Amino acid sequence: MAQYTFRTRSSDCPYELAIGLVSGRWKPRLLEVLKDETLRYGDLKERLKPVSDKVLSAALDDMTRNGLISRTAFAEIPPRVEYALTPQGESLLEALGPLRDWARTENGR
Amino acid sequence: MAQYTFRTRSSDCPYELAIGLVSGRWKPRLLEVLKDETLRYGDLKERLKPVSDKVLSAALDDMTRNGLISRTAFAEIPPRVEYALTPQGESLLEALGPLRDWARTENGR
DNA sequence: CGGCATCCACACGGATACTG
DNA sequence: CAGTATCCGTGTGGATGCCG
Repeated sequence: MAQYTFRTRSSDCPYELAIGLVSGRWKPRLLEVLKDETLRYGDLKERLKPVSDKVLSAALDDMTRNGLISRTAFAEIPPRVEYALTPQGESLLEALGPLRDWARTENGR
Repeated sequence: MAQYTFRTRSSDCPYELAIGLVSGRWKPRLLEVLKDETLRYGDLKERLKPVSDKVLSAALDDMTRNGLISRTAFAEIPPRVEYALTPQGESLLEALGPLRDWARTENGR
């Protein structure tokens, strides 16, 4: 567990702190695809393809520990695990909106 | 020059792209301290202390190449170089506002 | 199905020393 | 003053293989 921590010491700078939470190749996308849907591990892997298991599970782990994502495991066979945004994850995604818009207008996409 | 590039491929995801521009130990702070002031290299180093020359100049280099910061060198002795936010840097800082606020309220600082 | 273990490459931050 | 050159430690993404 806890393989990855923040690169930044997420010191006393709020910018750094928030950016640290979504710094990573797949984290912003994870927030996005989970916006309106609860998804299973396999679904996530499918939508973020090509992502490796290690990196995906590490990102999910980080974000779950950081309270952005909820993880629900069902004791069934075959196993089923569902991921969803927490309220904090949702509000973070919203706070990311202006940044996305900035990128779109400034970089023409 | 150009020692560092983005970790992320800043692919086609606007979030990744914008986040990549400010991912780095000192980049958010650089935007912040340059918000209302034009500052010299030594001033920046002083305000971001403790930052090493290599890392600071690399960050300045990145952000200058990315059009967030302007660099003006004066042909004097001793040398003088001034850094300031470009309009794009200013608008990016504004777009970062909600993220900073989110961090403050969610993480209680 | 939903991971974790292992190994690898390299991007990044930092300390120190030096220069135009 | 404003950097560059060098070396180093570690964080992070990725490929592959295995397991409950």
